[in-house]
Amino acid sequence: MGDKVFYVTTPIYYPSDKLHIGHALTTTMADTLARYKRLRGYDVYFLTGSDEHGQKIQRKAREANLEPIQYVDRIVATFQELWRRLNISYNDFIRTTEPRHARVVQALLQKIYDQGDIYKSTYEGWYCTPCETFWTERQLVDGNCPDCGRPVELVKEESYFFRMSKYADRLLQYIKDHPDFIQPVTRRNEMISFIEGGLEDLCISRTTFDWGIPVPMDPKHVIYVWFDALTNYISALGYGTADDHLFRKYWPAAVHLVGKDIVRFHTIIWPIILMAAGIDPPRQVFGHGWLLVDGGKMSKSRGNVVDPIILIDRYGSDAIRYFLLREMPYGADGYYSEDALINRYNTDLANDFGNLLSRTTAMIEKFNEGVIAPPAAPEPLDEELKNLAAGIPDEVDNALNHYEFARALVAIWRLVNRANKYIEETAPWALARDPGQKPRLQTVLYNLAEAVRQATIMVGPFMPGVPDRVWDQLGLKDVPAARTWESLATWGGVPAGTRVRRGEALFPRIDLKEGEIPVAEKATEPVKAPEAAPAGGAVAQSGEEEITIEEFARIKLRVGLVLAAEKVANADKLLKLQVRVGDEERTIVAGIARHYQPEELVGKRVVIVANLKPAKLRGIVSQGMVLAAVDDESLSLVTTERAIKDGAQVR
RNA sequence: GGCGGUGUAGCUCAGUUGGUCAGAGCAUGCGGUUCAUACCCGCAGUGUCGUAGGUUCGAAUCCUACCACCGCUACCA
Repeated sequence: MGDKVFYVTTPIYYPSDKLHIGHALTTTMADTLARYKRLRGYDVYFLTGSDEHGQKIQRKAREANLEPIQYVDRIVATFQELWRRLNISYNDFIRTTEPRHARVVQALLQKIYDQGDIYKSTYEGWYCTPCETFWTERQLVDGNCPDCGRPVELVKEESYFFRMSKYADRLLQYIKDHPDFIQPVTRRNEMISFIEGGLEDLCISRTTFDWGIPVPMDPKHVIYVWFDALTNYISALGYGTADDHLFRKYWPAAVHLVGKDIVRFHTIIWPIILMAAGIDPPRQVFGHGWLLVDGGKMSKSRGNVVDPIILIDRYGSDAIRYFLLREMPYGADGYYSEDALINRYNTDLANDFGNLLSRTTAMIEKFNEGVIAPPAAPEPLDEELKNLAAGIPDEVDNALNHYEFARALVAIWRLVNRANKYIEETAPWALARDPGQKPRLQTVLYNLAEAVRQATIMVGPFMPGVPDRVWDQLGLKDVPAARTWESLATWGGVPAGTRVRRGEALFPRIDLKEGEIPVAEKATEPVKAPEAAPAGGAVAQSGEEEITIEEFARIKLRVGLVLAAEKVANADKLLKLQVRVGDEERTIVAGIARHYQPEELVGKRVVIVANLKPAKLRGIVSQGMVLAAVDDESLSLVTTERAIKDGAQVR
């Protein structure tokens, strides 16, 4: 294991719109890790990028009257601008439209195809173009995309499939053998149970659009999203090319940082692609929670998108980074609000940290002509401060190695707060009145400068704009030895005789004046419930919503005669029925196997919903639904009280 | 339906193997201080630790049931 290399990635973002603060979260986490590891002497490679193919981009470009590449060029430029503003220190920015990426994707696919793990078949599914996602019948909400609520299209086409199922057992074993592979553990457990439920082969090509990388052996197909996108993590390293030194040096990745919504793709699809290609999987995948706004996930359709550029303009990138990293609980969702941001800013950054620097430099200037004098023999209070400081670096290290950014910051702030308290306890202004206390005064001032120095070093990876401003004021700009992580090991990194120069406030307090509460791009229209609230949303006495007779009439109920019934293979609860409804015969799948034997059903008249949209259950298309009364433990089919011809309406 | 998680002060959350575990930060109130960015320091609270049982000498911490919310997932048509 190359212990001193560290390869960290963010997902590659989709350039159909501007990025929001949620994207900034992942990238800021990755940047903080990258900076931290560099500080610790690691050879770090930090990759981010953009995932630029797909039907949605193609459409958006057409709407904008642009070629797709022109369209994404523009948006990707805004990505890069955001990362510049956020001080993101990536080593490379991969774009899936680059030839260097396409080559690798095609070669990888060809290789897997040649060994027989990719085959041609047909795909059918409901597709939401804006979300670039396929849904099963069941997942749809009122026939619309469950994510964005927009209509979906039924897509059926010839496609290439990746034989993922073949590798399910191996992957499961790998996950079980590597408990740290998926973090946090709750995601790991979810993935295990997902795999144990059986993996289906993955559709990896499309013919309905052409904005993508062509399938090498069948160019009328274009490689579909995940195979294309995930491969960025190795295409950026030149995998399989003449110059693959980066790949050999940095792969496997130390960690892929992702949002919890795409953990599955990174821990199932991606490792299997790699397995099939004979490449090691990444060492770790960490899925962080979402930054929720107004209690919900941020999304354009909800109208609660927060634009990070506006926030950076207003508060500075360090403050935004601090908020993101401090406010997210480990592995869980965090909440964004501008109030919370300002509160965090004022209390932690302005009052605690910024003010500590300010009072420290002010006192050194006022009480000691701006010079940091060497300390005299320490007193118990000094030892207390030192001892506390001595334990912080390890805590920070440990927290960061587990992606516990908030915990790391809390640890650093213990030092900041202890230093503020130290000032009260030692009361330098009192010492200054007594010339005989000069050595003591100088010692106290020295210790303060040292505490600020140490905190600043540790804070650097989180807020990269801070150290230089502090070094400037503390007079350590030209003392590199006083700025290393290693220097934290000993108390006394500030050279005696250093001259401070008090400057502007690091984080000026934000005073909220009445009516001046700034709000980032907010929901202009409330999140509307798109259901056509019938009849004013009247509610019947039973507490159930009332509908009109016209609405009820839309449901066609008919009598059906059961001709045959059999159990569905691999299903405990399902029976497959052949039902005659007038002059047509239908196949209906019913979840009644626990309550009825197939034989006893034949000849029964049942009531079915005749105009229900067909759905596929366990591979069988069910053309309708059999009505049954149910309570907690029993189930009874609804039948007709007298014999009546099948096909008869029920109303 | 299955599996998993969460439910602790007004808010956001810590609480290892059951016995100073009833806590932190923010917000609130009072006091102190003046070097500092109306800051900082100290003190003070308020809590049926979701509900109801159980195990135990003793449970926020273990067990059972239930309620609420959340995540993943499915054979509920």
